[in-house]
Amino acid sequence: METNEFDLEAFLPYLLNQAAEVSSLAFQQVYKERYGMLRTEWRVLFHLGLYGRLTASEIGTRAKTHKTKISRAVHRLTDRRFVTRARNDQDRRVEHLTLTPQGQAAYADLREVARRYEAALVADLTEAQMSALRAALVKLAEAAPAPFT
Amino acid sequence: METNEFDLEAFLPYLLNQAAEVSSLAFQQVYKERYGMLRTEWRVLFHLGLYGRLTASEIGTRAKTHKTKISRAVHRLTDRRFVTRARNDQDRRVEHLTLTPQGQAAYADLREVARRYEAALVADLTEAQMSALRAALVKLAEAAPAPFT
DNA sequence: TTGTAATAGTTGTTTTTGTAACTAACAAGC
DNA sequence: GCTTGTTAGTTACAAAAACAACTATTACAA
Repeated sequence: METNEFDLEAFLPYLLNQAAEVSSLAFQQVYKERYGMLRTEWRVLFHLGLYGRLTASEIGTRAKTHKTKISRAVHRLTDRRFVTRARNDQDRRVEHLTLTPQGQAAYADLREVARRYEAALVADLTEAQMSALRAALVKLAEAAPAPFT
Repeated sequence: METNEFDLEAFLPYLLNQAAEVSSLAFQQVYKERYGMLRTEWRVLFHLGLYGRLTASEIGTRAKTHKTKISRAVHRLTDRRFVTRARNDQDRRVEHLTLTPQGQAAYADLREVARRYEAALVADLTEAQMSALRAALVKLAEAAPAPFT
């Protein structure tokens, strides 16, 4: 069956998805079990932890995530007192989001877990492989998806 | 806010997910619009195209996909006459799946699209970067997720 | 000032997924 | 033979995601 066909098992989007799924799994379990968070909630949390104060749409832009996903994540995070919202008086459409002390604590905790997790993940990659990998991923993530026919 | 904290924007699972999503998008559109397929259906199709005849669980193992997802994808593919099922007489629990001529045609078409798509995707990566990337992804995808505390 | 468009965010509905429980067929030990 | 366990695959129900339509507010131009 396999002549010298194009090798779909090495197809980049496929490999990327596999690697992404496998390498997210164990960490996902941590924020799920420890704080009952979903992926988007963790992303909102870490963006707020990193940047301090953002609006929902700023997070959406940075994390390339749709606004409805962000909206619902923020809802759950405020319900659980990880995040507080504050209306902007200059522009009352806008809400500024910040972490509560509890949110800060969760962020600090998960950041450390992430640090250790990543170290374990890349344990059998060389330094050179790692930096090549990162560079390539950044490039791929930023490239506008090629138009097609 | 950012001292010399661990940089979560460069967190490997995050980068992998972003790269995977962005780099799947345009191709996804092709199999969706052209054949009404979802991602798992496309994966089943390409595994059958590549290996000729497989059972649902063989595909599940190779593609690291849960059997319910495979089951539903196979259903839709048979409904649309891309795939046929045949019971194994030695073990009647098992069903062998193969592509219909229509499935073969879709496979051949999409494989060519994939080939060109990937070429466009990696256009600004060097050969060395590409092979390093592939190697790293394979390693990550195969590594059992590290246990955690 | 008022009408049109744009932006921030939410809500409702439909698809898809995840999880668990299920049926059917086989295997192996007693 | 029968019980117990395992494997292949399906189905049912709950959780999450995608998509579209919506409110509220602001911008801006006729």
